[in-house]
Amino acid sequence: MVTLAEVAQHAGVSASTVSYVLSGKRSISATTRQRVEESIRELGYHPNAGARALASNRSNIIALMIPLRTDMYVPVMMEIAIAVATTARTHGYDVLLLTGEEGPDAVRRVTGSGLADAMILMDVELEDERLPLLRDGGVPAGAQSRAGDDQPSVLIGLPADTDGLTCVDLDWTATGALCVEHLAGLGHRDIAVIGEAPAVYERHTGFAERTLDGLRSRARETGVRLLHRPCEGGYDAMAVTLARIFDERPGTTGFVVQNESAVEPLLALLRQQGRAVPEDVSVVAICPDQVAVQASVRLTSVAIPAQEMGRRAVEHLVAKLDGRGGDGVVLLPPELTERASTGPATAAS
Amino acid sequence: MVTLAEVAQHAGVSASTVSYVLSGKRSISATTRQRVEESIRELGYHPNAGARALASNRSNIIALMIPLRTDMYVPVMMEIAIAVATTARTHGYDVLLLTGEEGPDAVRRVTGSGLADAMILMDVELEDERLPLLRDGGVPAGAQSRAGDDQPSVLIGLPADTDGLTCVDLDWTATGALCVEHLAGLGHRDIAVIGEAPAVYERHTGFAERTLDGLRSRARETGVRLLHRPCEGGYDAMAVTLARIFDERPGTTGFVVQNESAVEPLLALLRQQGRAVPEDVSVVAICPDQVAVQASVRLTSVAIPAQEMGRRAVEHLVAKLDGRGGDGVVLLPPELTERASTGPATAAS
DNA sequence: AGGAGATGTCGAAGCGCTTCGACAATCACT
DNA sequence: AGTGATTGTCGAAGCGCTTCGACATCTCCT
Repeated sequence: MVTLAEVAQHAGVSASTVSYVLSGKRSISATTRQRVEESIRELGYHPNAGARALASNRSNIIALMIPLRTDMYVPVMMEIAIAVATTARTHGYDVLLLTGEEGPDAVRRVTGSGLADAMILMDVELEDERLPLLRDGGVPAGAQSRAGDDQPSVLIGLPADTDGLTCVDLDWTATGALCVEHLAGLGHRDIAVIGEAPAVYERHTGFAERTLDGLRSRARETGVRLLHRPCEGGYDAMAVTLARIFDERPGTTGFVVQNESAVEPLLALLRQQGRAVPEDVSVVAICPDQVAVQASVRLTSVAIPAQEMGRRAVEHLVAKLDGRGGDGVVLLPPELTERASTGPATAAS
Repeated sequence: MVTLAEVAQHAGVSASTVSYVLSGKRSISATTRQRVEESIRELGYHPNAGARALASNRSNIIALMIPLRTDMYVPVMMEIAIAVATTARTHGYDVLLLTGEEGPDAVRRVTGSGLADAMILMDVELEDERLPLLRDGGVPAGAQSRAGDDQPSVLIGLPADTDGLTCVDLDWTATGALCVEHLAGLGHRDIAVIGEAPAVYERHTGFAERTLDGLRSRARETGVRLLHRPCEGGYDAMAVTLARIFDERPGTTGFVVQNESAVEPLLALLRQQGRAVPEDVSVVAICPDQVAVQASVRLTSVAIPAQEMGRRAVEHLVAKLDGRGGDGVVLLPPELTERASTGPATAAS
């Protein structure tokens, strides 16, 4: 193990000088800097993370809390996680992976031990039990908040009360509205929504409920009839749901699908029933572009910008850690890409 | 920030006593222990991770290196990652998430800085460039390996040369063999393999090549004809591949699918062509059970035991860190579950 | 030419913890 | 009663780094 002191000796300078070369916090003459850098390279020196964390009170680690459950769409989570990790690295941070399992205790543990400098939470519920620990930088109300002594956090997702929090999320309400708008614009009057699994709604996950709000309010505005049915993923569940939908609203010509694992089953079933997409029935999906493109019909879709969300979350967090920028909510505007699964409502349908 | 010293003062003991209560490395009288524990609770003390790492030369962090690319089946990665994280926690470790992006440098950085005590690598290639840094606990050949001073690692995946390495993987060769065996046993003489995307083979990812080996050698043994075609996921690619297969081998009645994103497209296409599953054509998939169950036909499949792999990897690593157990290769035996997608080959087909 | 201000370097303190050796106090035997 | 082992606690050193104030040098202005 090579230490700072050894580098200093090798370069013929003091330890503090080496430290300043590394951190750049004081000016160092070009010649000295070169000599030190040379020694670092020659000896293969790597600063000890623990010592650094102890002395500087900064670990350069961001904690990322991901949900344990797998009823959410996994590829999106993964994409966010990877975006977080790579973006963090570009800012000199590493990422600690926490699962939701420990719940609020994980927040306390990480905060208390100084293991991480900051936190990103995914899959936030509307009334999340972790939130009280995070508001206003994690400093309990009434405590003196010395600068740099708090634990900034960013949520990916939007709780009911965003006071004192920083959040990044897709604007799900607008997403819902956009889907209805698109179908309504094509003349569809009867739209069915294939929602997430019932468990997702029961948990009061913000995105699911907000999407529904958006769908409904725009449906009201455009005079469209909306039928919302939660649906577990998979073929069998989709078959049951679809049958019910056509029972209740035989005239349904538009579909909005939020549960990605229902997309392909839906298309297969429609085909099987002799309903052509998009001639007889139009389908809009809310899913990553990759899914939309790979499906058996190229899907008109609103993309879930997973990478963007991860990236933005980290950038906000880093800004906070650097003392720039405070709380606030970032809602990414949805974008609808028209592909081959939607078309004008026909009289025949 | 509550420190050890404050706890000691509050409990009326010395700092070292508190430390020993925490670590259990020396015996402490019951009364003292209680008093200390009481103080810890009362003050809400959390040991500082940096200080601990510095003093003990142990960070209690395991680094997990996941691939950046998304051409591998993502849910499997995610499941492994989550299993690693939760298992690690039960052993008192946290998990640091590294992406493949930095490559071998990440290994050096983490090893050199003492950020992590150990490492788990996923998506290992047959001749992975990170391997030289890991052999024999990460200690360069010739160096004196003091106990506890090295960086144990476990690979999830199997490189060509496993000397001085610890590996956990599904036995892909046996998996391939098992698939052919099952189909051959049902009387199928012409089997097509829908492989991973070409890029996966080009990268010399062990699992893809080994599966193929297993498939081929068992095909030879059972006198079955095998046609292997790599396939990007998605509907269009699958359509092209399938057409080619039936062109070249019109008598094909058995399919083995390794690329999960080709499963549903394959089923849809077969249906479309009027080939019934399992009456006309049998399909065996290599995929997580969840996928097999949710598909439009309940698939006979060999499961990918993602959780098991993650768990085993951590357990091996912890054993190494505790000085128990050394290197070695763990190959999990594949298990085939018969569902509704395979049946006897009929004369008609 | 002389002093004010930059500029570059150093020594030392200290971050919060672990761990080693020392030392009382207690206990179990002759 | 005296010895040796055992048990429980403490003080101090030190892990490798950052950072503050001090100091020596150099630069530039009047």
